[in-house]
Amino acid sequence: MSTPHAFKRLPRAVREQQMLDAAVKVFSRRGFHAASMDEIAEDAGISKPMVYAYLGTKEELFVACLHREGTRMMQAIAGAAAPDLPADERLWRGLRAFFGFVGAHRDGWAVLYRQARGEQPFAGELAGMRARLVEVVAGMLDHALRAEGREVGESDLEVVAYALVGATESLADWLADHPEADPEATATRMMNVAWLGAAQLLHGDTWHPRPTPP
Amino acid sequence: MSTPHAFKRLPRAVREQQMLDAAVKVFSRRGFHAASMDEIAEDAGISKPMVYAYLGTKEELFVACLHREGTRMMQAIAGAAAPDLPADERLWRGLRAFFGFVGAHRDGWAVLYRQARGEQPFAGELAGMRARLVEVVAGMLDHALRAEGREVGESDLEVVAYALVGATESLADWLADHPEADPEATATRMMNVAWLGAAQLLHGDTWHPRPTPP
DNA sequence: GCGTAACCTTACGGGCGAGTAGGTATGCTC
DNA sequence: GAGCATACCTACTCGCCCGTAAGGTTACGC
Repeated sequence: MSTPHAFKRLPRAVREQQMLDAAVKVFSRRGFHAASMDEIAEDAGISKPMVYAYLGTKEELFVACLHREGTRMMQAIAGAAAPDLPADERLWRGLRAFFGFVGAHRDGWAVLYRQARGEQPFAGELAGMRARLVEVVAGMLDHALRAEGREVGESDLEVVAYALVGATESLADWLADHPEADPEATATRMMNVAWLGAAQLLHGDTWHPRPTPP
Repeated sequence: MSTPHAFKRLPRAVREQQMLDAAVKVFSRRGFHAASMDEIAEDAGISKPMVYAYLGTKEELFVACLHREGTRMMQAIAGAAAPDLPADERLWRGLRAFFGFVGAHRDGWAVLYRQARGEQPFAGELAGMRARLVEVVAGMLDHALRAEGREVGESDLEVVAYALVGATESLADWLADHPEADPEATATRMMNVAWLGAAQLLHGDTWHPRPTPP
């Protein structure tokens, strides 16, 4: 025959990464259910049974994607925001790393943020990662607060941290859909909103509703 | 026969609402693909062909859910935030209405926010609603800015508005998972973050990164 | 050179669920 | 109380796609 197989044989570790790359790409575009294992295999340049042999069922494959992308993201953030820096600097570096990651791994982000959300088995997995992130942010706020001699209820802190994380994720999502946008600039904007808002809170300023007649 | 049919015959308009109720409930728990038309029909106390007769295919049914819940939400917000109020009061009433809606329609919110996000045909639909909301918030910010004699680039404004909407949605999502939480209190917290942060921005304060050696 | 193990394929089973065909009951109108 | 439209059902078809069985091919040790 002329061309028995144009494809080279590759070691397992390499193939696995190729498969995960393809899976992330397809899952991000189609979502978990609409994605077909055939399409993922084809996109990886391999046939379907190999995917099952290496990464297991569709669900396990999705979880593997979730883990890889989640770990990458967490490491990018943790590596940038050293714990011994002042609070604003720490926040800033964390944000920059985060937006940098999203800008560079747009479909990885889409899998994490858009696809894993609604589907029952994965939502919990994701919520865990999210919770760790919120915890870290809340810890930063708490640290800054104590340094100023103030103290805030734990649940209050958590909710504010939640809002900040949500705002950040939302901007990240916007970034993922706007390839022309600059991650660095987006991070700066987020930092403005977050830090100025937080600074006010740190000083004890509070907005409260004026009583209105129904 | 003893009990030929325990179910009453009902006019179309009523059944349609029951079906939509059931659909929202099932879609919110399972997601679009994992939800089965049989389950929706059963939950609505009706048989499958009726759903097809009244609301069309699965996709059309989902869009109908999206429209009903989206319209309800938008109306709740628009009805509360009259345009002739001062900016902070307007924002406050809008937020209160929004969190009230989410608290009262938790699974409607889940369909909008968690399920419609990733699936290709619906993401656009949702993005439109979102964009309208961002537009309104950006308009409010702009209005307040001009009143203080300041002016900000349109894209800057939009991004800040995006962050605020994202933070709000994120807190709403938190609320949807915490039945014990109080919508009103959550709205107040969000208002604190948003308004204090915004007030700083209005006064022209800006955070900017200090140059750091790599 | 020859076995063995890892890599890789084509080709199929089987289930689940979207959508439909065709028929039955109920109420409303005159 | 006949006619007709609308509400409603049981029971099916059919395609898609997950997951696998069984076999072919390349590298590598000895």
